[in-house]
Amino acid sequence: MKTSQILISTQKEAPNDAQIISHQLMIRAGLVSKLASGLYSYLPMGLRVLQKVEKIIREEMNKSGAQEVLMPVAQPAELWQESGRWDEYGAELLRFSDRHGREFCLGPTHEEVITHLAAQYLRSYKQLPMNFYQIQTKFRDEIRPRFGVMRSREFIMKDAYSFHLDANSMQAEFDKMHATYCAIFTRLGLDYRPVLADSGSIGGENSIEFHVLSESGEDAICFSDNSNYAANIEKVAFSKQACIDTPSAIEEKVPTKKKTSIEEVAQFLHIKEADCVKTLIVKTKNSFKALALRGDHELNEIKVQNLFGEFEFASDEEIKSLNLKKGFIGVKELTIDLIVDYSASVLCDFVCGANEWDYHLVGVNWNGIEFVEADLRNAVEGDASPDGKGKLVVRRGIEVGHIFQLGDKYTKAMNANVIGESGKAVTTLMGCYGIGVTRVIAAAIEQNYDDRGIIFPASIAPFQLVIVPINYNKSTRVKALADELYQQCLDAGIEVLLDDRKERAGIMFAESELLGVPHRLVLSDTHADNGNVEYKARNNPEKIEVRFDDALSFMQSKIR
RNA sequence: CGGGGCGUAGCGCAGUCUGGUAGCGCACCACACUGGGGGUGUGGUGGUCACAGGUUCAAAUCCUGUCGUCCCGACCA
Repeated sequence: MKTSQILISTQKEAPNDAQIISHQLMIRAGLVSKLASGLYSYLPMGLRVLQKVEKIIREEMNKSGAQEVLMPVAQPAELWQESGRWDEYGAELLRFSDRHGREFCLGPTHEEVITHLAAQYLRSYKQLPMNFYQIQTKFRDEIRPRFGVMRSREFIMKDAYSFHLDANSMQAEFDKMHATYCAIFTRLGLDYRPVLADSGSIGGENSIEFHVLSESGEDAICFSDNSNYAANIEKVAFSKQACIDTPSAIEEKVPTKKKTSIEEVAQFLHIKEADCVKTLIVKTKNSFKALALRGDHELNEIKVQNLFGEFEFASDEEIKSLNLKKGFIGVKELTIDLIVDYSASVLCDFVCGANEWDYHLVGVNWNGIEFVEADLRNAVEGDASPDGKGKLVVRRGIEVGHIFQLGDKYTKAMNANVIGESGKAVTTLMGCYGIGVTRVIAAAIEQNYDDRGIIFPASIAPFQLVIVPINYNKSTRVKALADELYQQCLDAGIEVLLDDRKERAGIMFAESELLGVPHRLVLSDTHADNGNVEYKARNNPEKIEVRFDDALSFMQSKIR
């Protein structure tokens, strides 16, 4: 293609609302255009990238034996009522009525529709297992869309759903999808990790997320430095530890005027935050609970939720009504249940609030205090790996894929049965497997850029090669060479972009680099004289001269 | 939904405090020069100052309300 035939709309400055690199670069390179909060148009250059990602996913899914289908975006409320999610899903589900007053929603996911299809068309165990997938637009009315296409309201997802007669078959497909996802993300050129995950509200036991490693990721993920263990931070489970130290101090009340945070108290008393215990008050469905953590640890809200169900932090007024002094709450003489994190319950001679304004207790020990122990905290760098091998390293990740074993959650509710070998109806089991297609693009950019712009992995770049002729419109010799080379590349099936505009060299260089085209050939009058062309790779500052006659085979060797 | 910020040309911003002709840079158009790293010059195009009320002789500027948008927290591919 020639640049004069495709919309190229680059900007030097990114809009103010683009906060992260991928968003800024996607706007600056003219890949996407914002229509409204969380809604983006894909411009021609961006669509090329999107279609390349889709192609790779489609090829690997097909290779795995999955079958492509396409389901509607608009879905009738009855299906969601049948599964129970019409009431459960909340405001993220965009609902609307048609002209007859019938209720619908825009599909945020498609378990209901596919299960309905399975109930209709899967009749016999002999048909199983089967895996259906689609690449399609989803709509989730996110509370806070952000980061461009990373968290948008309308986005494209590859979602797959498999149906099975038994758990072994479901597990086998899960493993197959695991391998397929690895193949996909490898082909996409991403540095990714599969990690253990909490399956959240979707349900099921076994769940693995695929994360692209990036500082801008919204999730924290933990790895062992000495084994294959990897998990989302919210999933890292700790068990009860053995006590190492023995109590030796005598408890004492010390004045800590206005030192309300752990950091201030630790500094003031010249002790480590890890030698303090902080006490948080939460409100569960029908009672208040005090949660005690080591000073340097953070509460894991998912773990709390798994213990007590929905909860929220107590308000200042509620804390006051419990006769507690915010900033100076301790673990002694509490009138509500006390739950102590495993790593706090093994502390000796620690510091905590005195339940009295401007006082803390030092040299506190647990004997005589009534409490239960639980796993309440997030992992931190340096924790022992739960598999017993090595220590945990914490990194940021962008979730680009997630695979689940749903079991019979939907198939039971929606009566997706087959006739089994025995002649009786059997509820099928279900797996589900998602990839955020549009998010993959943003993630790829987060991982591959420099101060000049995007450095696309070759597999998803909008073009493989750009030919930059200098003085194309003035030098007939340059034009002839450039046109010849361009035609050779086209004939050889290379996705080549010829910059035929009447622009200065600097602009052509800057734009192709911003766009992240992996390979570049430059032609000038000098080259017309010496029979060479100049080659440069986007990810390497080195420029090399190649014989014009060898240019095509040289490029073929680079691109294959 | 709670807390905070911002809405002036396609993008980045000044002007708002202290009311008095709507401005700058980039981009875009024309011409000339230039021609291997977003070049230079001259001349242009483009704005109901988010919207609606109010105060005033006069409102981008002051007041009230609404909407949009972004950031920080709880959900997710």
